[in-house]
Amino acid sequence: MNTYHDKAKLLKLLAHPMRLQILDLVRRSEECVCHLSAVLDKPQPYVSQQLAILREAGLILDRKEGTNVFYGLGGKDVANTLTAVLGALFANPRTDAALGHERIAGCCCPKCTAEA
Amino acid sequence: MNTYHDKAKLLKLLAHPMRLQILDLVRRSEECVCHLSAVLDKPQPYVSQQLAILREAGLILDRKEGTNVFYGLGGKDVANTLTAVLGALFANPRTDAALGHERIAGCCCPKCTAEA
DNA sequence: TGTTCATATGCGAAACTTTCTATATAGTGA
DNA sequence: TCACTATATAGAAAGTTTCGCATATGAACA
Repeated sequence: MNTYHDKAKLLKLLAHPMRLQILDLVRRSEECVCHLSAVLDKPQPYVSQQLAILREAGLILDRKEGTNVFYGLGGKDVANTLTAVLGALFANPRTDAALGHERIAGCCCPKCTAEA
Repeated sequence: MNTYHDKAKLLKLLAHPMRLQILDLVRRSEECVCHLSAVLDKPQPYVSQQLAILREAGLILDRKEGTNVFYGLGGKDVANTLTAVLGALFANPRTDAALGHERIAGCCCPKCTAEA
């Protein structure tokens, strides 16, 4: 359904700085929990909790790989919604944040510790 | 500034069924408080409160005309943001709600009582 | 000036959200 | 099997939002 109620519900999920940044990160490239925790500078349980909220709403998907769990966008429609919302919000295209995974010093996640 | 924090703040204003519907109504045509109260089927003080929230954020503008106050969108950028957000949300173009002012039986606002 | 009508404001209780800390689970390798 | 690491969940305190009701303001007009 396309009621205002449903749409407000979806917007509510996006109306949170950390969740917004998480979505903006995972739409660039799949990231594991410990990497997001390092980038956002927030305790891991906190990040897992926000991820659970987004996951239960279908906005992101989890993929287990060994002990790591990588999160990526939930689908094309989610990507489109995000483009519309973030695009409309970040009016000036952001040149500061490179597209794709950014290595974080001190992050022990597979992508950050992989050899160049 | 274009921080996630600021953007979440804006999204929070939109993440509310009544506010969303109010914005969708006033972007079609300027409406007075009593009309919105009738359309939304909510008490006038409640509607005024939501309007105050949107007004203080600059999303809508008020224009006094006698004892009535008409509300309209705050500007081009607000209209664009709304188009992006509502457009992205209401994927199927809504043919049910006509563009422009809709007369409400029992509403005593100038637009509803005007002669055809 | 007093009344009426349209709108705004103030305040408070309930419901919800945020975010912390502690703890649980589950995969991996010794 | 045990310990270790990555992630998930639970529960609770603090903060915020929602929405109802009572009341205030302010324009218009008799």
